[in-house]
Amino acid sequence: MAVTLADVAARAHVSAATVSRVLSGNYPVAEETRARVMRAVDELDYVVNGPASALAAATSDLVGVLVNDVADAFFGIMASAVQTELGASKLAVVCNTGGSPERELTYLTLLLRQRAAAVIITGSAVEGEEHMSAVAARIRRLAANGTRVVLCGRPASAAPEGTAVALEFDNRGGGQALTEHLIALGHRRIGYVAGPAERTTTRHRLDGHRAALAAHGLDANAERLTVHGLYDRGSGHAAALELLRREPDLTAIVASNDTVALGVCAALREKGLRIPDDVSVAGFDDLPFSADMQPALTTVRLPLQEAAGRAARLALGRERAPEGGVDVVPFELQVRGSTGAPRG
Amino acid sequence: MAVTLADVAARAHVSAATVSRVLSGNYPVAEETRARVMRAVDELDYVVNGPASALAAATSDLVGVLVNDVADAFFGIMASAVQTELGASKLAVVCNTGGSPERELTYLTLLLRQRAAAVIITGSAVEGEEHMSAVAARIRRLAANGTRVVLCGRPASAAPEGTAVALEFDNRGGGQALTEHLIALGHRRIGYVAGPAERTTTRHRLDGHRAALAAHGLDANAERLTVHGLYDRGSGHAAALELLRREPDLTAIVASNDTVALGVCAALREKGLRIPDDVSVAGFDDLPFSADMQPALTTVRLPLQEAAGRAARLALGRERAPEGGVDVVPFELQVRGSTGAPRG
DNA sequence: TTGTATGCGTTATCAT
DNA sequence: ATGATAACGCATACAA
Repeated sequence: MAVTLADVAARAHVSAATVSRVLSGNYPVAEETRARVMRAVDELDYVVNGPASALAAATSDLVGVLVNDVADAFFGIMASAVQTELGASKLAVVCNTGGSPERELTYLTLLLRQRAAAVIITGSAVEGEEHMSAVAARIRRLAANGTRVVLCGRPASAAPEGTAVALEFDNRGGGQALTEHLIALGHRRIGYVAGPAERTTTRHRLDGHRAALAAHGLDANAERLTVHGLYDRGSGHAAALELLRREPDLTAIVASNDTVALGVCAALREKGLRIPDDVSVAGFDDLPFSADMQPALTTVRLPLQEAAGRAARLALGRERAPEGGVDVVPFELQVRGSTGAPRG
Repeated sequence: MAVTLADVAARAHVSAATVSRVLSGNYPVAEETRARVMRAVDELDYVVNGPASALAAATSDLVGVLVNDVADAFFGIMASAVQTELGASKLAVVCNTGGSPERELTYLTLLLRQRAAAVIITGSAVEGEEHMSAVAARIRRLAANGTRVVLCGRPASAAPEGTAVALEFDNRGGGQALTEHLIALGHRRIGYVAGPAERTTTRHRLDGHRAALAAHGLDANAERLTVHGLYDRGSGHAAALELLRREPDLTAIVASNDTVALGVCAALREKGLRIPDDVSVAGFDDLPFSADMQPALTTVRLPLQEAAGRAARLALGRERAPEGGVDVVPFELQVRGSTGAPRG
């Protein structure tokens, strides 16, 4: 990498400062001069030195995006939306944390080191005093450093007051609506496949489920009819079998998300049970594949793409933050073929 | 961002150079001194300035990953594998190109500007003289700059000789094996839903299909039984309808990838056709959802995760490049329920 | 509108 | 083993 600002300046017979001004475009430069500079840039095929520029300006054009795993559609869709919104002005640094607070800290530090322009943290938080405060401390540090921090799908409480903007998902509301739907269909023995115990998303969705049950006096067996597992297909499969063991007369199973529901459906089919004739199944998120399942999956739609796109705009400062720095993204119940009235 | 190397140095009563040596760890430092420095680093909660470091050392710890779209499982899986392999030593900059050469160029330039340590380009290339040479030129520039370039799923011919390492997918072989499988089952009227016409992946898969047909003297109607479209569900849906219109007696449809196959299946079901009783369907890639389809999809498995992981290791220089800089990743035919003997 | 000069925080070279 | 000190390439305050 040889050609620098100085080379371009020499070729255009101007000072390096002028070239810098032309390229950043945020300073008046005579049209004729600008043209000469641009020509020199073209002729030399000059490309700015990002690190040097970042050092001098004390800001970079990197935006960190923390996700559990980009290969998971839930996060992949958000990462994609962020990337699209950033366009060619900023680069998205995608970090797979696997949901681990330690790795979140590691990446947050790495992004701090890069002087990232912004950081978007997606997905639920792990509920643990030490973890939460450690992550909060890093967020405070980032914010103090001028890095915009946006939470997408994580409670605002995960960041110190005033250090971040949060777009929360209404997991509780969605969970409640879903179970209300099943109860309205006539279901009374409803199994629940929850996610990992210590995560906010898990708790909120479960809370909503329980609230619906309680509202109809159906919460007596709630504990027994709840099985925890990971947010993946395998866990859904195993949990469904466990639920059927505990309660063979189950008429419905609510999964903590669509991927888990996929495993639940597979397990039911293996057991020779028909959906929804024998057992109704519901998921959460409304990922693309859910509508293509046979039968199509009843679920709670979260506008992941829209929310992430907005998170990106907030991160870029292109959109004003909501009142109080928090906004709740609405959900939408998607009733499809996987749920129906219980047999009998 | 206040605390710098100098601050740490002052606190540890050493020079900045020593602190730098301790932190990079690639230079002998007295144990006692190292301890003192580390303590100062801890006490001040010092974090290196990435841009400054990159400027001075002329290298960054950024690795660019070009994908069509991270939200697409095919690419999401690869991006995830790369990210995982990079660990905490490097950051993955994920760029959605949408398959557009222009955007590839844009991102390549951005990565050049960042002095990225490496760039991994995934997915097929657009076959067009201007585009190809423009991208090749950027790759040459990156390579000349010390950036390692690795192609994953793109022909080695997309980069100038010696500038990149390539892990190619055996799209032709896979396509051929798939159609051979259908022919062996007894199918004679096989429709093909191809991807966008000008892409290498599209052409290679189609070539394989045609080769199998030709080997059995079935290529007379090949042209008429081929419909091109995008690599998405909607295109598969539309293409299936079009194929049925052209040839109502079709007994099998091969889709250019699993996502397209999903659309094909949906269209067939809407037409009241059973899979595989009335029409067999096959896909390509073996994405996670394929095994969960009803019936499960016969497809060609590509080891996306493994290939991408290896691409990352090559990008980091942790693995030796294959002979000639090119290696072909093997495929594996996955025969499942969506294909069977034709009716009658 | 343009040029000059200085600083940004590290790394690496050269002494010691 | 450690310390000065000169790059690294750009941005910006200040001058002109």
